[in-house]
Amino acid sequence: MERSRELRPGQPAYRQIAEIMRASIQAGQFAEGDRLPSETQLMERFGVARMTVRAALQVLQHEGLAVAEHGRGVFVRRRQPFRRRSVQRLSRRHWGQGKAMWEADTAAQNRSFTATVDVSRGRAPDEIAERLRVPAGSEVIVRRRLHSVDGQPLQLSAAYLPAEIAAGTPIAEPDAGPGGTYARLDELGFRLKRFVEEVQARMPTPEEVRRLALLPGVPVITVTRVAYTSTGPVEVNEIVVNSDLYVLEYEIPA
Amino acid sequence: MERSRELRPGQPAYRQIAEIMRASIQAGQFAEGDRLPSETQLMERFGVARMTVRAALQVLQHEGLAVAEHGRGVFVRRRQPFRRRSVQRLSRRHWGQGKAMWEADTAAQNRSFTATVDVSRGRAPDEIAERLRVPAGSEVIVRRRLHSVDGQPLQLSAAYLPAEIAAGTPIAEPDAGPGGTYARLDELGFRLKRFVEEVQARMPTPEEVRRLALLPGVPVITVTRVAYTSTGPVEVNEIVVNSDLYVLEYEIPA
DNA sequence: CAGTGGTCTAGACCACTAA
DNA sequence: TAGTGGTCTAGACCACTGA
Repeated sequence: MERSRELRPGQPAYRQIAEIMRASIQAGQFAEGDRLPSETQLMERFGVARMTVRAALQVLQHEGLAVAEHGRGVFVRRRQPFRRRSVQRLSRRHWGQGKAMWEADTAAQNRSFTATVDVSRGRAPDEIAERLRVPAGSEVIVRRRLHSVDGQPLQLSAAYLPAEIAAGTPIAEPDAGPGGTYARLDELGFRLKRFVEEVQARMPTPEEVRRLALLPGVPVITVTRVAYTSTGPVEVNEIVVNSDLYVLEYEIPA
Repeated sequence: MERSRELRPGQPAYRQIAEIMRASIQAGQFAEGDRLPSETQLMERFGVARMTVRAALQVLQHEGLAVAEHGRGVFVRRRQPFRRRSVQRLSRRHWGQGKAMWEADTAAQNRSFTATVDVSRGRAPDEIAERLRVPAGSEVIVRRRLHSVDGQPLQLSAAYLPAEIAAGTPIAEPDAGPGGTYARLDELGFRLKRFVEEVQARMPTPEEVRRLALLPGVPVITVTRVAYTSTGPVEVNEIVVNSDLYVLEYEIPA
C-alpha cells in the first residue's frame, strides 16, 4: 500500500487525514447528516492501514464534528440547539402565574415537554449543606428530575431543600403543583429575592452519557443554582444539560 | 497472554479497563497529579495487547480525567477553576470607576493578569451584522484579545462594534483606556442599559486547542455577549473560554 | 541508558444495517 | 449477503523523559 502524496512527512498521518476531512466538512463538501467516505475508501485514498484511518475519524468524533453509526457509516453531526432563557424562567411573573417552568420555552417553540420526577428524603452531601448553610449531614428533600423535549433527554437536575422547610409540603410530592417549587416556597412565606447560577462545562460521566443519550464528543454544561430569600439560601439545584441541545441565555443590567 | 479474570466477557475489554481505572481514581486510590500504572503494567495486569490498554487510557483522557505526558506517564488531571462574576464585571459601578474588566476577579484572587490586543477594521460576518442590526457586510472595528492569568491562556475574545460608532475613538486603539470599551461608549453618549449573554459549550477546534493550551478532553464555553443601549445593540463580543479554568457566575433577580 | 508514551501495520473476527 | 463500523492482536519503530 503506497502512501498518498496528500500526506506530508513530519506530521502524523492520522492528524493530517483528520485535518483534510475537517476542512472538507467546513468547506461544505459534506453537509450536516451526510455520510463521510467509508474506512475502506479512506484507506485506499490515503494508502494507510485501517487503524490509522480510524484514529483520524476518532479525532473528528471527539471534536463533535462527526458521529459513527455501526453498520451504516460515519456522518457529519447535526446541531439544533434549544433555547433556554434563564431570566424569564426565574422571574416571579412567570412562576407566579402558575406556569410550569418550561412552558415559555417549549410552547413558544412548538415542542412537547416531558419530565420524570423522583422525590426522596436523605442527608445533604457536604457541598450542598455548605451552600444551603445548614449543618453537614442535615436532612434534605431531594427532587431528582429528567427533562425531555420531543422525547430527547435534555437535562438532569437534583434540587435540594432543607427538610425543615419542605417536608410535609407539596414540594415533597412528585407533582409540586402549579408554578412548581418556587411558587410553593413563596406560599410558605419564603419570598425569593434572587438566584445565583454557577456555570461550568466538562465531559460527561458514562452515567450521564447513558441518561442524556449523549453523542461522543458532546460536553455537558453544569449549572449550580442557589435560590435566596432575604435571609439566606433555601434551595440548591444541581443541573446537568446536554450542551448539544442547549443555549443558556442571561440578561445582565448595566 | 492470558486474560485477567477481572474482565468479563460481553463488554469490550477496553471499556472495562477504563471503568476499573476510573473507579480507582474516584475512590481516591490515585489523587490529582498521581501517575497511573504504565501501559506495560496494565498490559500485564489485564492480559491484553498494548492497543487495548491505550484505548482504555484514551477513554479516560477524553473524559478529562487523565492526561498523558510523552515519556513520563499518564497522570490524573488537576483542576483549579478560576471564578468570573458576570454581574460584577458588567456593572456600571465597576467600569464606571475606570477599573480594568479583570481587576475585580484577579486582584481578589491574587493572580497576575495579562492580555494581548489586536485591533482591526473590516466587514462584519453575517451573524455579527445580524446581531448588531446593521446591513450585512457593514464596516466594523474588531478588538481581538487573548487573556491570560499567571501566564496561562484563559480566554479568547473578539468584540465587534460598528465603525460608524467606534472608528477614530479610543475604542479603535489597542489600549481603549481606563474602564475599557464600555466606559468609552458611555462617554460617547451610548448609555448602556443591559447585556445579554448566550452560553454554550462544545469541543474546541485545533486552533483553539493551540491558542488556549487546552488539554485533551477539555471543552470550551462560548459566550456571545450583546451590549444594548435603550435604542439597540452597540457591541457584540464572541468569547471562548477554557472551561477547565473557569466558573461563570450569574445573578438573577426573582 | 531504560522506561515511557506516540504512531503505524496487516491482519483477524465480530455485530450491525440495508438490500 | 455485502458493506459498514467495533474490537483486538502482536508485533514494529519512533520521540521524549529522567536517572
